[in-house]
Amino acid sequence: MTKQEEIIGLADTLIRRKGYNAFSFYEIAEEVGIKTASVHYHFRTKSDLGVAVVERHINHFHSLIERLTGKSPMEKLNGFFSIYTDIQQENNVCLVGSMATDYYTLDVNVQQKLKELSALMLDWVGGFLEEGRNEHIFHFEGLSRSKALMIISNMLAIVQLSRLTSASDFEIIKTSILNELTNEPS
Amino acid sequence: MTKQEEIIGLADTLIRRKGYNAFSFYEIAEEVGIKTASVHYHFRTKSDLGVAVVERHINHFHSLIERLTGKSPMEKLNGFFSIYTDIQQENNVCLVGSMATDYYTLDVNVQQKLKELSALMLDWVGGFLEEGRNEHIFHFEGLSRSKALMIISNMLAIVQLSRLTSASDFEIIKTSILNELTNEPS
DNA sequence: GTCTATATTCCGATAGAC
DNA sequence: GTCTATCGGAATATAGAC
Repeated sequence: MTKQEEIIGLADTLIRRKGYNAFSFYEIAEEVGIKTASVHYHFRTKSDLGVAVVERHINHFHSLIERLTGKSPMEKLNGFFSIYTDIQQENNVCLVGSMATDYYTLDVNVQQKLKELSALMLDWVGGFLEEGRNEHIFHFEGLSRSKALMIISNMLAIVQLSRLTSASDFEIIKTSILNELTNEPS
Repeated sequence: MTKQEEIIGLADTLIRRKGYNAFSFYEIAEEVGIKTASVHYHFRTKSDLGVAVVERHINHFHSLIERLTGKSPMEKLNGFFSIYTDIQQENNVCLVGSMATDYYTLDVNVQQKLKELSALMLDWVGGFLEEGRNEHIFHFEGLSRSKALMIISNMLAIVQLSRLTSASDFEIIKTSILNELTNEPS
């Protein structure tokens, strides 16, 4: 792992733990074992680092999509769930949710990348939901994009909300989504 | 309206627009037409102001609950929706969502109040969902608290997510929730 | 690539006069 | 209640030596 990648990874975690405006170059520098000026060598501005963090998520998402291509809709759903299970176990929140909250304080380049990421998520989730419905594995009414919005919203929010209620609420949401999606209309 | 209330209202809007760590006493002072030192007279610390903002939401919520006591579950649901419709029209996010993101940077007093607010919301929404199910107006499986978690999650997240996608996605979510809740299992 | 040193700006907070 | 003045600290960012 290059030092650039290490910095991006640390920034990513900090943004999802404390929020974009609460993390500093100093925290990253300490963890990496260099000085803040050296962090600026790798990323000239905080916005540049922010863009890199979002791009990292876009790349990871593309990898996940590729890895699950050809798999069943249920496997894709579980792959999607696993993203948020990891987040929840660290008691962090989702990057999109964290940055959406700080949206109007972000540089336009970061805003743009963030829109790319959310569109990518929505397309992929909507896609495998539609697949699943065609194969009679999933059952839901309306547009697959609308159902994707519902499920993504549930995941995005529960990692935030469960900080205030209970970690176990995450499992409750996951199970509810799965039940509603797979229960045949009797 | 007292000056205290004005300051609380401005802080509230700023937290939901830019996030807790991105708003400053200076912005509030400018808007009120006083100096930052004077803001500190009304609220000794930023945490004190944060607590007051959350308490304001708790009070508003109690008012809403009281105003809708005795009304139908559908009217209560619409009352709940109206909170988020107002938020969405300002392109802001929900206080709980905003502060949950910044949770680990908050003073413990703010954290505590925030937990109160989320518990209050969950209890009330779960309550009228259960009412509606008993009256055969709403249809859903499982615990009413779980369904409340689902619906609150949808609302909390869509005001964040729609900043990145489209404002119209808010209506899509609202309609989807209503359809799922009122459609009889055929 | 990393360092020291520094420039700038901003923020929360307090003291004390009015 | 509000002001001026100020403290102390933290943050982003840059210049220039090594």
